[in-house]
Amino acid sequence: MAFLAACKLQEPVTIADKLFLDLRRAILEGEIPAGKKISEPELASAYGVSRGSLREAIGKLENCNLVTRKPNIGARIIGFSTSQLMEIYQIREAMEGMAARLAAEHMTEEEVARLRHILERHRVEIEAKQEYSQQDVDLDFHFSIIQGSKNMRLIRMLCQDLYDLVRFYRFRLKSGFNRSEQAYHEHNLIVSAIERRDGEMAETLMRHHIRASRDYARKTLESMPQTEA
Amino acid sequence: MAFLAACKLQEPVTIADKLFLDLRRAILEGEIPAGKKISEPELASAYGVSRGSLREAIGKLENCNLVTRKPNIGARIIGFSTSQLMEIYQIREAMEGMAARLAAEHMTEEEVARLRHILERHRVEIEAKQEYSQQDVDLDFHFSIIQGSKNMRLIRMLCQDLYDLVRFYRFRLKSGFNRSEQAYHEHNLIVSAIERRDGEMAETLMRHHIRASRDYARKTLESMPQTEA
DNA sequence: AAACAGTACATTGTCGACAATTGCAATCGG
DNA sequence: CCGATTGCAATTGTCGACAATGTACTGTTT
Repeated sequence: MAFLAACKLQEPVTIADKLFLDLRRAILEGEIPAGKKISEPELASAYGVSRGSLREAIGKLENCNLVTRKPNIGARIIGFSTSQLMEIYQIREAMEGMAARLAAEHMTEEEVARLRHILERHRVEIEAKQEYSQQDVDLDFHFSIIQGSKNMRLIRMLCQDLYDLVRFYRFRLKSGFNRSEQAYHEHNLIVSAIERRDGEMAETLMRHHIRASRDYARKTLESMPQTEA
Repeated sequence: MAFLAACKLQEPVTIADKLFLDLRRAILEGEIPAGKKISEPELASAYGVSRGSLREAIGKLENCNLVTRKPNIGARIIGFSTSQLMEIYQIREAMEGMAARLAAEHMTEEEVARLRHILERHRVEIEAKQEYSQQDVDLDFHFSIIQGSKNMRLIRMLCQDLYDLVRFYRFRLKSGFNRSEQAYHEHNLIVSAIERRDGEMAETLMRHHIRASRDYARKTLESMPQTEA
């Protein structure tokens, strides 16, 4: 997944950083269940590090919005709720819409070509019905456009803060969403707009795309109500 | 300033939290100059706390985007540059536009009335030519709309992460921006749209307003080029 | 004189121990 | 039998000391 490599630019040099990446992966991939309370002594001994380093790592996880802390009480992994997911979609609609507009203005020709290539990969894997890879390709697609905006702060806010949450939810709802053909079609329109350097259209199409994803997710979640808080 | 009170809901109970708020205020109000490197032993003894607590506070400052850290090298206060400011305006355009749309849909009648009252305060202080209060009122205005969106994550991202930066820049460029009358007019249109519950129009107007502020800031900064990195 | 190497200093990262606060449980009183 | 209160255990917050890394200075070499 080329997705993650470019996100965190610096490789972890300090113990707390390595621990942070380990824990983040563990949370995103569900090894640590959602909503679980973090016991500092327990985790510290489990990973063989000091409590101080662990606390520093937890602080970084808090920035990624993957854990919440209350003073004198402790830290716990975030839970997932439908309303939270809808909130995230709304924010993505606004920010990725802007990202698409900026990408249409600022992407280099080579970057646009790479984007078109990602889309091609998407089509191939739809025909082969590779469901997991489709999700990775989807992330790569959105990630490439975000990077194409060239707005460093927008990139950081989306890739570091928000997309960890997206992956968190996506993992726990995986294979429930079978909207790939429709998504591919919408992606195709977006890339075309970017190729024409039509920022206004790219933003409109991206917002439409994310809103459609949100509506689909809401309908899917309502039809299978085994969501625990 | 009612602005800050509602932002950080919990009062600081732990030492690191108090230290964090102290340092944040010191940075935002320019007591600590922009770009300055933070010496952990120095600051720790200056505030009479341990280095551990200070490091925790610095971690929180990093989340607010007010300091940047490099491993084994240290932390420094962020610098300010025109391009960074333009990036922030772009993000605000997207997110606050969405906030205005949601506010038009979700604000209670009482909240709308309060918003109209803030606008009235704005008008009074323009006529009295109270320049500082105008900036506070402006923050209150935008903050109220953001809160009116009822999207908790959007509120957190804007009020905690982005608006610290806004205040950081605003303090250092204060009284250079004399756009109050125009801003008041635009604010007025936005409130009217919200009162009519016209989300689409509220978003359009808010985006226009922020874009106009950005253009004005850019022009002002270009005409007085004493911006040090 | 400029550049490199080595050493000494300062700063950051890491750790284990102590203090303060919270949550639970058992006991006491109604 | 139920509720409140007090005491205990566990967890978090805080601190000072040690180790590792980066930095500046000096002395030597080309």
